[in-house]
Amino acid sequence: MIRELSRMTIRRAIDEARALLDEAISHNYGLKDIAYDVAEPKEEQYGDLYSNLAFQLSKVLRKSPSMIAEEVCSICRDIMPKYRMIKEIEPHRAGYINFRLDMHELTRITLEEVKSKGKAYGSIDIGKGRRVLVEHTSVNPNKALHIGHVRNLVLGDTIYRLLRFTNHNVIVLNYIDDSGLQVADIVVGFRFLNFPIESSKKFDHYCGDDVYVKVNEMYEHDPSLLERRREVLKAMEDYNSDIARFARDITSRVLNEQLRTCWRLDARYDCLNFESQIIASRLWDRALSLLKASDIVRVDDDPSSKYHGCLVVKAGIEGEEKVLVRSDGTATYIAKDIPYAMWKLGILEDPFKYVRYAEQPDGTVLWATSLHDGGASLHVNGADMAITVIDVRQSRLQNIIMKILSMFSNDNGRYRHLAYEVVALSSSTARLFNIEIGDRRFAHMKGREGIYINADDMLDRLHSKAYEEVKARNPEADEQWLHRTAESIAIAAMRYSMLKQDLDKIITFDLEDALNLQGESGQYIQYAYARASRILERASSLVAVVVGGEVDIDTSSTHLLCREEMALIKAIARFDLIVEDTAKSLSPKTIARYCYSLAMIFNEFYEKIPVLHEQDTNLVKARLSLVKAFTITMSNCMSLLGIDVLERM
RNA sequence: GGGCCCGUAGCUCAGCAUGGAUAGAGUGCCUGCCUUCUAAGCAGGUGGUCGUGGGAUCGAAGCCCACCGGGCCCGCCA
Repeated sequence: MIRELSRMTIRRAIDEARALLDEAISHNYGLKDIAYDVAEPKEEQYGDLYSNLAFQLSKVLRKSPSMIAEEVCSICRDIMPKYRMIKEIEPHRAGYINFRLDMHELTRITLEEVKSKGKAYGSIDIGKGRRVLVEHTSVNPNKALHIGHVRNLVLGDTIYRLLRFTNHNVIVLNYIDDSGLQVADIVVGFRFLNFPIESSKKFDHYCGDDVYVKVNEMYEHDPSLLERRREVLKAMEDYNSDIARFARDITSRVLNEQLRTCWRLDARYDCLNFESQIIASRLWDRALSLLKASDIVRVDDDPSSKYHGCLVVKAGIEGEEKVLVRSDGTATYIAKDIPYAMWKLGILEDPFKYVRYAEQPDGTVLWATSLHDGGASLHVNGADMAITVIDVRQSRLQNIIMKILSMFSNDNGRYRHLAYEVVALSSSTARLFNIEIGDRRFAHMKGREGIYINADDMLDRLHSKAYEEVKARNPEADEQWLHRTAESIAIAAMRYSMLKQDLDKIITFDLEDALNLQGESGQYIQYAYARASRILERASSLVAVVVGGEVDIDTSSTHLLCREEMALIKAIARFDLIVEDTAKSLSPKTIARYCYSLAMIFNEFYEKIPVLHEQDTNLVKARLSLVKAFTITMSNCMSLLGIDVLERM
C-alpha cells in the first residue's frame, strides 16, 4: 500500500513556522542550517507553537535571546502574509518566539485530512513496505500466562499494530520452547510422580499451578528426581522417542490453552516456531559451520582452562567468553538462539515447511513450522529487521546474539532486542501471597513457587467488576451484550495498564488499584469514546442538521473558537506526530498516553460545550463535525493500543 | 568484583533523548457539580529541598563526575 506522508495537520503549521524563521534568519543574519525546535508549548498562554531559535542564535550572535527574539519577530512580520497558517508571531521576554495560528485554517485542513483519510488518518509511511519480524509472548508451554507474560504480549502486539499502521510488512512470531527444562519438569511429574493427566482446571493452569510448582518442591526433598529430569531432557532430544512424543502431546495441549488467553487479549500471530523443530531441522549445524569459519568462536584447547574442550564465543565484554558447545558436544541455551536469529534475518536458508495451525479470532491463519514435506512453502523469514520482545534480564545474552549477527550481516542494527522491565507485585498485593517483604516496595513473581497472578484470573476479576458497573448503568440490556462489553473493558484495562509505563520501569502491580475503574485507564478512554458516540447517535435523528441519518464531517465547519474546541482540534491534529514518534522510538507508552490525553481533552469539551443543546444550527453542525473527527481519531488510536471502541457502556 | 537499569507529591507514575517560561498527571484525603448529549465524568483544594554533593552553562529534574539507596544480570542451567 502506498501512502503519502500525512501533512495536513499541525505538522503543516510547524513546517510553515520553520520556513518563516529560516527565511527571516537567512535574510537578516545570512545564517543557514541553524538547529532549533518548533513545537507546541505546554501552556496555552504561550500560544499555539513556540520556537527556541533565539536561544540557539544567542551563542552565535553573542546577543541576549530576548533581543534576538524581538528582531526575528519584527522581520517575520513583513514576510508573514505568504504563510497562511501563521497568524501572529510574538517575542517573549524570556527569549521564546511564540506563534498564534489561524485556527480556522488549522480546523479546515485537519477536518479535511480526517475526512479524506478515515481509518488511515494518522498513518504515515515510515516503513516503505519493509519486512519486519516481531517475536513476542514465547511463554514456555508448561504453564499459564501470568501478568508478567501479559506485558510482553501487549508490548509486542502493540508494536505489531503500530508498525503495520506505518507501512511495515509485519510478521509476528511466537517461539515455543517445547524441549526445554521447564517442559521436562512437568513430564517428570506426569511420568514419574503419577500426576493425573486429566484435571477439572484449564490445562495450562493445572500444569503451571499444580504440577510444575509441586515437582519443583519435590526436587528439594528428593534430589534423585533431578536425575530423572536429566533423562527426560536427553530423551526429548530424540524427536521420535516415546518421551518426546509424550512431551509434544502435553505441550500442545498447554499451548492451545495459552493461545486462548492470547486471543482473549486480542493478540494474533502469523507463525509458531517450535524449538524442537529448530533442533531437528539441523539449522544449528549450519549455523555452527558458519561460526567456525569466522574468528569470533574458537575451541578452547588450553587444558588448564575451565572451558577446556568447549566451543566458546567472545562475548563483547572485555575478556568474557560464553560457552556455545559443551565439552560433551551438546549445545547450550544461547547456542539454540543463534540459528533462530540467523534464520530470522535470512542469513540461513529456510528449512521449514508450514502447516495451518489454527484460524484466529481475527480471521487470519496461524501457521506453524513443520518438518514434513507436505507443508506449504511460505516466505516467513529473511526480514529487513527482527524485533525480539524479551524482558531486560535477557539483555546480556541478546547483546551477544546481536554481536554475532553483526559479523554475518553488513547492516548493523537489523536485529533489535526490545527490552522491558518485569511486572512485580506491590507490597499489599504481595501480602496476599503471604510474602514477607519488610519495607521494600515490591516483590518479584516466581513461577516455580506459584507466586504470580494468572492472566485469565485477573481478566475474570476485571470482567466481573466491569459487568457490575455496566449492568448498573444499563439494567435492561441483554446478558450477551453485558458480557461482551464487560470483556472489552477488562481487556482495555489490562492492556492500558501494561502500556502506559516506560519500558525500563518495573510495573508495580497492585490488585486493588488495577480493579479500580477510575482515572487514567483503559476504561476512561473507552468512556470518552462512548460519550461521543452517543452524541452522534442522537444527532442522527435530528433531521435539521443531519442529512441521510449519519453525521458527516463538514469541512467548512471552521467557526469553532472556544478554548475547549480549539484544544480538541489541536489534539486531533497532532496524532500523526505522535504516531511517528512512537514508531521511531518503539516506545508504546507515548501513544498510550496520547490516547489518554485525547480522551481527557474530549471530556473537558463534553462537560462545557453543548452540542445538541446548542441553539445555533450552524454551530451544532460544526460541533458535530468535530465530535465525528474525534471519534475517527480516537478509534484509530485505540485500535493501535488494542482497545475496543464501545458505542455505549 | 564487573555490567545494565531505577530514584520526581503519602502511593503509582509523566517530563529527561534534543537544557530554557510558574515542575505535571492519576490515586488517596477534603469541597463543590446530575429536571440539561452517560457523574466510569468535571471543577477546586491538599500535597514536591526532582536521592545527596560537586562540575560545565547566562540557565539543570534533564548534561558530566562522585557518592548513597534499590532492582536485575554475570553457570559446560534454561
